[in-house]
Amino acid sequence: MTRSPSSKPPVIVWLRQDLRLGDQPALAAAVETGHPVLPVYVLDEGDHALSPGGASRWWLHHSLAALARDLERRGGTLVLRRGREPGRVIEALAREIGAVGVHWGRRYDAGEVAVDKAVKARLADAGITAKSFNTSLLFEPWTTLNKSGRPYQVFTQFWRTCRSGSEPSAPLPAPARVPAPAELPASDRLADWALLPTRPDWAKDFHQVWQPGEVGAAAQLDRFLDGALRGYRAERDRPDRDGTSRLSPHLRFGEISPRQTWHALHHHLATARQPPDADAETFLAELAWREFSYSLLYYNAELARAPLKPQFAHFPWRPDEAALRAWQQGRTGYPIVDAGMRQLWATGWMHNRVRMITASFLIKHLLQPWQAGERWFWDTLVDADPANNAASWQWVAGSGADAVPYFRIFNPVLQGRKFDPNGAYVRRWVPELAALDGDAIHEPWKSDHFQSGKVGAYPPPIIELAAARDRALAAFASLNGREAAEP
DNA sequence: TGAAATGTTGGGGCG
DNA sequence: ACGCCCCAACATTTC
Repeated sequence: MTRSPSSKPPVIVWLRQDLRLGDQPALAAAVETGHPVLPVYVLDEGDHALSPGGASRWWLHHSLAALARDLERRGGTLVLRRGREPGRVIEALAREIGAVGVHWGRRYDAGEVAVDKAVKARLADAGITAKSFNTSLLFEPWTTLNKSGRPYQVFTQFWRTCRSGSEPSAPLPAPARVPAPAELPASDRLADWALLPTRPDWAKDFHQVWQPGEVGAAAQLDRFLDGALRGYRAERDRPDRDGTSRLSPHLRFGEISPRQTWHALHHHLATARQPPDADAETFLAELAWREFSYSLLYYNAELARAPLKPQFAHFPWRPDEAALRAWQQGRTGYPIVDAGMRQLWATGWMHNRVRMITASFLIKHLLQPWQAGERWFWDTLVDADPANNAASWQWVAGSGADAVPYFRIFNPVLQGRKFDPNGAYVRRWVPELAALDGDAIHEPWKSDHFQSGKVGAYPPPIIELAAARDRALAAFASLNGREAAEP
């Protein structure tokens, strides 16, 4: 085996949302060619809706740092470039180094699909072969259509069809070596991208919770399979416990593939001589919701902006900057809501049950447009995903596919009692209320401590629940009949 | 992957 | 002993 740098022209692997070496078809195919391989990440400096939010930029920094280290161990080098049009940057780089080909993992937002298509065409004109791969999904959107050839609007039907097809193929191993070209092109320094917050450093505690990168992702998957998987179906709804997989940011950045996750789960069950049970099925369904969201994104270019149900264009929202800010800052006076919003700010993540409660509260009790919540989550979640985030907000609003019925309004007091029965979750994130116990913690305004000011500066409820519920029902009822009336 | 309003039932207190 | 009423507890309907 020769280890001397090859003088053959290189293949560029353009990494975007698949920052890993294992089960990376674009990379594996590049190594397979026998040419040197140049992995490249291009920071998108364009000003558009999919620019990563603050929390995602924190994650991206550490994920890229980890990827660069992992590549170096295999003889490879990650090249960093930036520009307002990443596709153009790749084209220029390909010409600069005389690349024979460019590989990338496919994306599914309509704008991104168009960009990739144009890049492929221009590269072809320049005599460079561009190849795209599925690096992110179990089932690509065009493979799961109903009998009339249209995308599913109902999750259970979508999922049934996915499962009736062939199983996802086995994940690819990481290449033992990623042979670098003899001459490396110039690269930006990651630190110069200023992806990390400085003043104030709101991400200072993120490292206590997260280990971005492929190694951290694999470790988290193992921890989940050995731990929270058992009992997942019930425990995943308990924000006071560690009952979820916490894989979402790793999947978001492609540090682990859904295919690796799928197969690791089945391998785990087989090793334990255990048939897939309700816990495993529930977890697989969560992976499937991600697939469903990507299908919705692919077929609905405006998923993050416009309601899928057109009558929602007439919804009587009551935009209110003060209400939105109180929600963002975790100062609504409803403990489970405020705990969630503060967990989000402190860790870049929020428990899924609490995401539903906080989103329902913003949309239904405060009548703020769901897009405002979508944007806040986009900026603050380390797992902010173009498909999941948009689809989930529309799901809660009732304007999306397979959405909740308009009358399903979470009562934050009852949800708190049911899913945080001892108040441990609230106590952790809303320390002002730590002195209150059990049931009282979810209705602090009724407590003597509250009346006497012992709970510090915790605010009174921003809105009265019963009145807000009636107002929401009236607002949603005003849409009835709209659909038929649409031209 | 709701909650509230309304309806039904049955045990027990009490005259 | 009997019927009336109250009201949990549970079920059903409605939003």
